[in-house]
Amino acid sequence: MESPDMQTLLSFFKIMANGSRLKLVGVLAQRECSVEELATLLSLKEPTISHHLAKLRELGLVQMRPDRNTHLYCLDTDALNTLNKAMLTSTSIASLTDVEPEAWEKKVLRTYLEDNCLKKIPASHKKRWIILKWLVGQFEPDVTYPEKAVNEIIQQFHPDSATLRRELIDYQMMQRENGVYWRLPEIAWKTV
Amino acid sequence: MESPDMQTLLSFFKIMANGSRLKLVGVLAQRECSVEELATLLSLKEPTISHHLAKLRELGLVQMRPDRNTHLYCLDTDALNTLNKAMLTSTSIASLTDVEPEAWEKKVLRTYLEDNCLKKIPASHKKRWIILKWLVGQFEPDVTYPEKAVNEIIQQFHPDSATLRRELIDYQMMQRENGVYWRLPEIAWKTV
DNA sequence: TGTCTAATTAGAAAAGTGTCTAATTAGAAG
DNA sequence: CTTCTAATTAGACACTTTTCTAATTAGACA
Repeated sequence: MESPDMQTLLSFFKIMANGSRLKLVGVLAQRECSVEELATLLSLKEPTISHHLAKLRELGLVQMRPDRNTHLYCLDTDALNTLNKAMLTSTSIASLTDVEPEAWEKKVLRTYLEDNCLKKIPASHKKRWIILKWLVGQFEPDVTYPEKAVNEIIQQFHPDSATLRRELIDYQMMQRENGVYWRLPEIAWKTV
Repeated sequence: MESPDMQTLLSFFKIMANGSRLKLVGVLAQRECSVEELATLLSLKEPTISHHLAKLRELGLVQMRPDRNTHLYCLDTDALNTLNKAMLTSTSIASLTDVEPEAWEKKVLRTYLEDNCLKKIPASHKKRWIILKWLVGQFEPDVTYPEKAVNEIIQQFHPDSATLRRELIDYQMMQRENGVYWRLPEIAWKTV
C-alpha cells in the first residue's frame, strides 16, 4: 500500500487544523453550497471563505462547479477518505521520520573526544555507555588481554585506566577471569 | 461507536500540524528517548522539545517515565490509534457541524422583507427561490384562487403582482388552469 | 550537605495565520 | 453593450505559534 510522504501528511494536518475549515468540510459533506451561503452559515465574510476554500482545494478536498451566477462547492469524499485512511498508523508514521538515528551517539562522541583522546569521563549513565561502547571497540574480539595490556590500550585515550577498566566490566562489555580480559559480544552488554 | 467531538478533533489536528512534533512522534514510535537526545536528533534546543512534548502530552499521545537522571518519553501507540480511528470518516465529520442549517434562508428573508413587505425582488436565482417559497406559503393548500384573488394577496407584499405571479408558475410552486390558480406540493417545485 | 546534570519554565523576538475591508475580475441578465 | 452580482485577489492588522536564551527546579551522586 502506498503511504503518504511526510510533506503530504503535514499539509493535511495544517489544512484541517482550523475550526472554520473543519466546519466547512462538515457543511460541504452534507450538501453543495455557494460561497455566500457558506459565509452566512459560518458568520464569516466571503473573502475569508474563499481563502479557506482555496486551501481545501490545494489538497483536492473540495471541488467547485459554476452554476448560473454562483460557484457551488462540494466535498470530494473520496479524496478525504483516501487521505484519512492512508494516514497515520503508528507504523507508517515511524517510516516517515528521516532523522539520522545515530546523530545522538555521534554528538556525544564529538563532545567527549578530541584528537582521538577522551577529554573527560561522562557523568551520566547514557553518555558513559556510549563512550564505553566506543572504547571497547578498541579491543579485538576473541582475543585475551592481560591486565597490563588493557591498561596500556586505555591509557592511549585517558589516564584513568583503572576506572575505565572497571566500568567496562560493570557494563559487561568485557569479562575478566584468571587475570586476563576479553571482549564480550554486544548481546551481552548491559542495556543502556 | 463513540465519535470524537469537534473540539477533540480540532485539538488533535492542531497538535499534529507541525513538522517538529510529527518528527517527534515518528522517533518516539520507534524507541524511548530523553529530551536531550530528541533535541540532538531534531537539531533543536531542549526547551523547544520540552514545549512540543508538553503539547503531545496534553492529548495523551506520549508518556514520560523518569529514569536515573533523565526523563524518557515514548509514544502511546494505543492513544494514537484510538484518535486516528475515531477520526474523520466523512460521515462523522458531517455530524460534527453544528451550524444552523437554515441560517442562510433566514438571512435572505431578513434582507428582503421589512415590516412584512417585500422590499425588492431578488435578482439571483437562489434568493428569488427563497422569497417565492415564502410567498407561496401565503396561499392555502388545496384551495383554488381566481387570478384577481392571487393578485390581491401578492399585492399585500409587493406591487408587481404580475411578475411574482408568473414566477410562482415558472418555479412550479403554483399551477394555473381555466383561469384559476392553486398551490402545488413542495415535491413538485423546481429545484433551486 | 553541596555540586552537577537534565528538564522545565519564563519571557521575548520572529514568523505564520485568520480575518477583515477595499479593489478587481468574471460572468449573467437586462 | 451596460449593469449588476458573486467571487476572488490584494493588502493590512491582530493574534497565535515556534523558537530561542536565560533563569529556575528536581533529582542523582559524591
